[in-house]
Amino acid sequence: MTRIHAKSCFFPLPQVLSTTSIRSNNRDKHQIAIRAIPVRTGLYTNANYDDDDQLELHTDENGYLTMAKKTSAAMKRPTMYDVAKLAGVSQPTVSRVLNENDTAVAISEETRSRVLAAIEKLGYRPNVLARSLRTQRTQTIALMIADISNGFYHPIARAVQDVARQRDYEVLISNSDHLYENERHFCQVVSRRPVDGVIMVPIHLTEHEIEDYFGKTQTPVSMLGSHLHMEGVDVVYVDDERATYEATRWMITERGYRDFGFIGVADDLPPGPRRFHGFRRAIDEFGLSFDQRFYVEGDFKMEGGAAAARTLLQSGALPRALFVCNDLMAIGAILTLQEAGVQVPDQVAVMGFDDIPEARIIRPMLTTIAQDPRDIGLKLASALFERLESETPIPTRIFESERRLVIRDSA
Amino acid sequence: MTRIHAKSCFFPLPQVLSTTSIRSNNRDKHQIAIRAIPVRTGLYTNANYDDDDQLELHTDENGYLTMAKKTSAAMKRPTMYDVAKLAGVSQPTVSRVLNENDTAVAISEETRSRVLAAIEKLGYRPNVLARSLRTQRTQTIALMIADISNGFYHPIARAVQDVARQRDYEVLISNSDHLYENERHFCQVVSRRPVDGVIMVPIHLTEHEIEDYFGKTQTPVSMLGSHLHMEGVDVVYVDDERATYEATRWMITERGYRDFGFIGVADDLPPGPRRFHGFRRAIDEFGLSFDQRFYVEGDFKMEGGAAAARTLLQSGALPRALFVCNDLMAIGAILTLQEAGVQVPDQVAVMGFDDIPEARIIRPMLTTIAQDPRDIGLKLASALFERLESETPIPTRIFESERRLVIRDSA
DNA sequence: TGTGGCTATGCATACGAATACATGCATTCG
DNA sequence: CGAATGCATGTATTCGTATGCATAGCCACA
Repeated sequence: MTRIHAKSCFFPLPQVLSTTSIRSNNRDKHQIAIRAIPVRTGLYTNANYDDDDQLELHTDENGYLTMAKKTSAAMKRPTMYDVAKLAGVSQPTVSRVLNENDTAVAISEETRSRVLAAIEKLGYRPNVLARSLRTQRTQTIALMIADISNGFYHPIARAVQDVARQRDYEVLISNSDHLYENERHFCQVVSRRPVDGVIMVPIHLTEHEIEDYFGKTQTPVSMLGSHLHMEGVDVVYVDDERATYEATRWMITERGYRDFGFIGVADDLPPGPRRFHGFRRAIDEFGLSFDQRFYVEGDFKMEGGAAAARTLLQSGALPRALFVCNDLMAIGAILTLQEAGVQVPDQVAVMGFDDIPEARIIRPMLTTIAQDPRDIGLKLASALFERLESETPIPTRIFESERRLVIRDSA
Repeated sequence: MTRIHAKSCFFPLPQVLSTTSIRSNNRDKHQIAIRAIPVRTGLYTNANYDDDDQLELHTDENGYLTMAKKTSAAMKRPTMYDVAKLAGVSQPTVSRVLNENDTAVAISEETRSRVLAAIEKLGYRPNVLARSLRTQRTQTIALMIADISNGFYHPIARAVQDVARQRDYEVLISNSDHLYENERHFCQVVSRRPVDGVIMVPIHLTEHEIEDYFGKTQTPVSMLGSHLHMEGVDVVYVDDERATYEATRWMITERGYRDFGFIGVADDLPPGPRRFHGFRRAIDEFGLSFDQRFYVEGDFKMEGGAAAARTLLQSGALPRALFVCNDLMAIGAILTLQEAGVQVPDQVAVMGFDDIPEARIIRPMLTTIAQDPRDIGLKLASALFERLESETPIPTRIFESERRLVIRDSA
């Protein structure tokens, strides 16, 4: 979309031609159309013409161009300036009407109503970009979750949105799919596109990287996960080490299982090792032995759980009880075991972690450790907004969100 | 955060004091601190001072203030101007180095490398707000889905993000939860915060409203749903009327069911009535009667399906086969029926619509009509980007996405 | 040696809104 | 009745970037 100033289209008066416009081989029709008409030196119209504009050309009695008006202007969004013109006031006055909180500046009732009428008539909407550029605030927070397909994160997203909307903030949701590359991409995007705050579930990101991306710009951050501790970053965590410990204990003491397997995840997915540690602690405490063959890794997804179960099946032997470090994998594992004719929980008991909606769909219903994702989301968002709204620096805070064992039928 | 220009803090020379600053009862320490030092008329520093800035004040031999320097400046993000200063070039030159595509403007290798080094050293990142304000493009598209908890939408979101990332666009995801209010809110947000394009799954929005929000600004839009037809708006649809028709036919001819129930949704949720229509067409075509008692409404969610099933159970009689207009409700219904001791499919057969992942978790596995949400997402995004990138207007296009009957165990 | 062209860069401005500062007028106060 | 004050508004500037236009230096050509 070439833009041409009317003045640069003038032909017979070289002094108003820029070198650029002489040299350009820009030969579009409007330039030619305007060229046919002489223009007085100094005539300058503020308008820009796009390639597909229809121009209406006015000339004076001597044949000089006096006005070139767009007849087919692609309707541009009205600005405060348009509103101001229509209301017969200045642009800042419009701004003041809109931002009543402007330090005690009064606007007369009459002006206010005229401005509001003009806004209404033009359908004016403030341009958030311009406002943000000026105020250095975007009224936007960014949320990065680890897996949009995992029902665990939905209530978190909802809760964050609820809190944000209440404060008139928008939420930019992003989904990392547990991939380091996506996490980094998120940080990059967010550090270029200023947001006022960040909530995230970092899996692979290191403290150093997070500091790198957000420390410099002082962007408030709150995160889910107990593996990171950073100055000035609020953390919400669930004590999953203890949760798996207690759940494993329960399986041992209440259900009498002694022969365990574990479906975990790679070491670079922090909650996995932590949960395994709690599991292992209980096993060791009871002096049970743990057969390394029964430790298999998945990827937090249903298919990963299914693959892990296939691995176990192929190994020939099965543990009596299987602790799976999240529900999605637990479900994948159960379905695979059942397909292979293995009875759950009679032959293999399965314990999950999260309590996502699907845990109540599968038969047998999944015994699992329930987290409270809505609570997590609310805590994350509240902490962030406290930071956003606080005048004074707030010391790092750590919030624990509760979890509890939900006993159903699978273990 | 009060900002004070150094010049307005001058005390002994009234002529440089603004009326505002004389009158204001702003008595913060920095104003006072600077006031103690005389300033020559005309001295003006470009810097703004925040309340918590530490100032380093320099005076000349006569005791006049010559310089006020921030010592504790909260590190601001560097701008092109900072880069330019460091590299010893002008700001536009930096801009040109960054945007190599700038119409054939050449930059010498030496300058380029100096600029790049400065960028590296300062950790400069372009400010997307400023860029967008200038270019009128945001490199962002907005996506509104109807229910983040419904697995049907996840592949759509992923596909849209995949396409967008490939073109270096960001995606703003929003979730309407099927609520009209949220849909309108989305439109308002998006029409204030300019995005380059919009993809949405409008449920309640009317063509008139959509035209109102996006028509004026010429924002390219593509939508999922066959109930809307708008000039210049691409639509992807699944022929769900026909899909339910065929599936119902199949239940009649292949399974021999004659006595049907239907769990639908309120008339203002368009896909519902459409699906009911296809269902009804098959029923009528085979001359079967349809007992109105067996038509119950839900809300597209699992709990809605459960509630609908409870209504049916309470009514005393049950149909032999139940067509549920989406999987989430179908699953809710099956679980409720099973809880009540009803055998699925032996007493009541259940057919769903969508084929979400949960359809394979529930037992019996859900017989359903599979849509291809990834395909839908790809089509939506491709259509949008074609429009975004096209120089010339593109006529309205309508894409059909395939669906197919997936026969499992529930019907 | 002047003219024109090219290369590499600088200068000025615009995007839309918020805000520091200025001002005209009416009011108040001594 | 003049000076200070407050109200309602206008003017100028700013945010960070992209870009239209200008220009300095060089080279080629006549």
